[in-house]
Amino acid sequence: MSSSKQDAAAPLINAAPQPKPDPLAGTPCAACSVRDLSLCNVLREDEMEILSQIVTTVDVAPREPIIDEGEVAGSLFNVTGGAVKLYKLMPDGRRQITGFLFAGDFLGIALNDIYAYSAEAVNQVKLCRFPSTKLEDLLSQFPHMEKRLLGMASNELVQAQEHMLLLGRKSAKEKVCSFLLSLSRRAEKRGEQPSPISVPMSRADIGDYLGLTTETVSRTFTNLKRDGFIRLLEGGIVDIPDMEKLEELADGF
Amino acid sequence: MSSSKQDAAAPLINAAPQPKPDPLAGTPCAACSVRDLSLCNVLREDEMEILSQIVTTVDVAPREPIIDEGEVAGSLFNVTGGAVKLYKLMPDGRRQITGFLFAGDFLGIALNDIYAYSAEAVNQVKLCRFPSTKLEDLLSQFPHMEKRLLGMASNELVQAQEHMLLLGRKSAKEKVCSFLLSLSRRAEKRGEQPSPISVPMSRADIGDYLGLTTETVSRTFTNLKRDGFIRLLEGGIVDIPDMEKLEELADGF
DNA sequence: CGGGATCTTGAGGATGCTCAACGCTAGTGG
DNA sequence: CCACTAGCGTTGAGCATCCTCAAGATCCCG
Repeated sequence: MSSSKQDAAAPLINAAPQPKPDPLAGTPCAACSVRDLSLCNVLREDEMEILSQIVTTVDVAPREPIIDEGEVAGSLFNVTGGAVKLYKLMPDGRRQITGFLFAGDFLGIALNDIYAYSAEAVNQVKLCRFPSTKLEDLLSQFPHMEKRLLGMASNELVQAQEHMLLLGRKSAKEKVCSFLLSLSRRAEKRGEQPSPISVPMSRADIGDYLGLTTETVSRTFTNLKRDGFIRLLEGGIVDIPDMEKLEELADGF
Repeated sequence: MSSSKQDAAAPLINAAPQPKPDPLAGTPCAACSVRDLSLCNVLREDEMEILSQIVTTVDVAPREPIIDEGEVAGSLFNVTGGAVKLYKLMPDGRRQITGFLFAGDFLGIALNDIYAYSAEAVNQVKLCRFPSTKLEDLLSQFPHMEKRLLGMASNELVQAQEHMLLLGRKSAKEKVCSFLLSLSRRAEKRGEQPSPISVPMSRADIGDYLGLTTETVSRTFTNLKRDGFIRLLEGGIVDIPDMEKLEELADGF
């Protein structure tokens, strides 16, 4: 039997699971699986209701653009599924991927209302989209949401600094190990297992993230596999038998 | 007549430059030269007065530490003079400088109340210091200050991404040219000239910022000088005869 | 089953690093 | 007043890491 509205003659056995009508019913937020990871986790239910009024969900196919550097920043997004890559391009086509986003991550920080980077779907991606003008109104209403946003930005900044250390000072092997570790740790934060992890992005993407070529990434994976530090399974799944060993390799021991 | 309360017998000659007693008098904010660059520029005068109650000024000698990675984050700082370097260390001593700060820049973003990086004075530095607990109280009172902080964090994030592109994808020559350009642009924002710029940091610091060795930095400077793209003057002053040419070099043309 | 994209592997080479020496400047103490 | 030293910058020679170019293997989707 369903929990839908029923006439008074309904058998008592149905009475128990009958809370007040969910104000989020019909909005995408009702079934949101990453609410506790994202911007929204500081909101009370009545605040969620207001937020849910302005949100729309978007599906993006692999390799499709989400935002483009230089574009007017009209939207902010929360990733609710799939993987997104952020990148900057040089005039001659050289590319630096500045980050990968997964479920719960936030997207769309802009400067002077212009996006400072581009974003593209790695695999099938689900986003929830906030029009930036309307979200700003909300931020003024909910100061704790603004604090939350500042916290998320600070977190991104710390990650960025960690990545600069990687780009400027680590060897290819250390870079790849650090990359796998960060994927593992983030998967764990999302409630997944730390060890057989999904690596949905291509070797070329990994290279552009780590400041390496695809060939070097491929060779490094091969070496790590040969030495028993990782196992490459079907479908871009990587198994890490000894996490501590990988941590050592990531720091050059 | 001035708007200040004065008794009628006061000599007229004194009337003109006599505003109401400056509430900031005696506080370091009164003479602050970077107020329009910094966090405070969104505050009204009465709000400044409250802020000035919690601020203290600090002088730091060259090479002295300001904050240490891993330390409990008790303070936030605004740089009002001199240059500061932010850096992260690896266990074996490899260092990545993640940014240089100048007058007007903000320092002290932390994660879970732990500093995620270290900061050290490059030359003689002047800071104004806010105890973080007290500043947080203020942020709750002044939402526009919180917005301003978010804007500054966003700005840092954009700079960080630009630097990742540099570290991951640029050649030594492109890196050094980009570095000089960014110093020039930031000097201009501070109201200084864009061309003969002060470069107060050592070759080693520049190397750790650009992901190069001191030798490579030195060689690259020598080459740029030989080819007439820069001139090295006394006291770490660098002259850029042709800014557009340097911009081209920074992007690899 | 075919064909394009991705991944892997190899050979050779260039960029930037390591190690080393030397010059310059400033601070120190005899 | 000047030798001495420490720190910084510069220059050189040789080398390692990673890149480039190229070809073959594998995968995936139509």
